[in-house]
Amino acid sequence: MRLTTRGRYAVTAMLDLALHSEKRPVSVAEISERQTISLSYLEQLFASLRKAGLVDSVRGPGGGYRLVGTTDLICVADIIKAVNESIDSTNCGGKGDCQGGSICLTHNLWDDLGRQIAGFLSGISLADLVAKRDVQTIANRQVDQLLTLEDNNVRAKAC
Amino acid sequence: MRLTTRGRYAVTAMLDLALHSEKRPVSVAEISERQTISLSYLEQLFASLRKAGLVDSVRGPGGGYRLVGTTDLICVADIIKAVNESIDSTNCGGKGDCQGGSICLTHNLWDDLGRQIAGFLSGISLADLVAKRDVQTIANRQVDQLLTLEDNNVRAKAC
DNA sequence: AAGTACTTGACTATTTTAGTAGGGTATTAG
DNA sequence: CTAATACCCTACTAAAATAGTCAAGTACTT
Repeated sequence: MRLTTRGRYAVTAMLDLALHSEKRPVSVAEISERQTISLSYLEQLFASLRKAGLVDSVRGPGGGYRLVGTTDLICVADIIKAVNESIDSTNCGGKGDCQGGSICLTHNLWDDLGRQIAGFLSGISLADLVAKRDVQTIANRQVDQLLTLEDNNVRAKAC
Repeated sequence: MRLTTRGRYAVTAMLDLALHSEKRPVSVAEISERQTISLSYLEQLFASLRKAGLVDSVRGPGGGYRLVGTTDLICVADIIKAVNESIDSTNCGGKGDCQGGSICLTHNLWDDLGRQIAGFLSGISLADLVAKRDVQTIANRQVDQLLTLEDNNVRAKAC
């Protein structure tokens, strides 16, 4: 399988959404600040997430993205699949033509590994992550950091 | 984690070694032919495998590589670690400085995933793989293909 | 009406991967 | 002894993937 910052950022962004979208939709700019992820890069990821039907968007002032459905229905595997194509671990993409049209010596091993990972990531929902204490601690820290940052900016402008 | 052909080739080569090193050491050229992997590329992988102490080498005619220890003592995780650095899935390499010195929102998730994969791959030894029926079937096919190939070459030369 | 925020597509620098090339050096069969 | 065999090592390179930028839109709401 292919786990890059692309997939990691997507899960992080979705978790941010789950943590902050109680009342209003969350703008990409907010997520970009809180999670320190490039804004334009996030936009690309959300385009994929929207295509996959995991989020929907509200345009105009006060708009942003919202999760489709409740947090217990969206699992980590879905998010990674949405932006990363597949969790497959074989070289041949599961087709089994790894060695000149036939199966290679280790094909089934990688196939098993893929299933294992998929099973693990399918068993974890956004609700599970939100419920974790460390996630909440980190989320609070991120909000605090942002507030003091804005505070400093206001003071800087006042000078 | 980072699973590329590098790691896959290494496991395939080690399995080939396990299957064919009953009497003599196995040369890289043999493995290259049987598994259709570039010879020079294989040599690089074996340099890493040797450094990790998974194989030792016999030089000169009739030489080649041999496994160090029995097949039940070498697991897939060891082989991948030997050529691929780590099975870690976090972006920060497990250091926990993913977001400006602090931990990022999803760090622990990737950490858990890494442990999961490491556990799975540590539980599979070369002996386990050799014992599988499909592996033996594929190995036989590979030997047959090579024999008919050599046969054709001999005939071609005779013409 | 105007600003906010999403949408789209093209473009680029960097890194990693996979593989090549070409020179060695040690060993041993004959 | 010597020539063939097979390991050993370093540097290089083409291609792909990744991460991110830039710019010009369009839709919507206050």
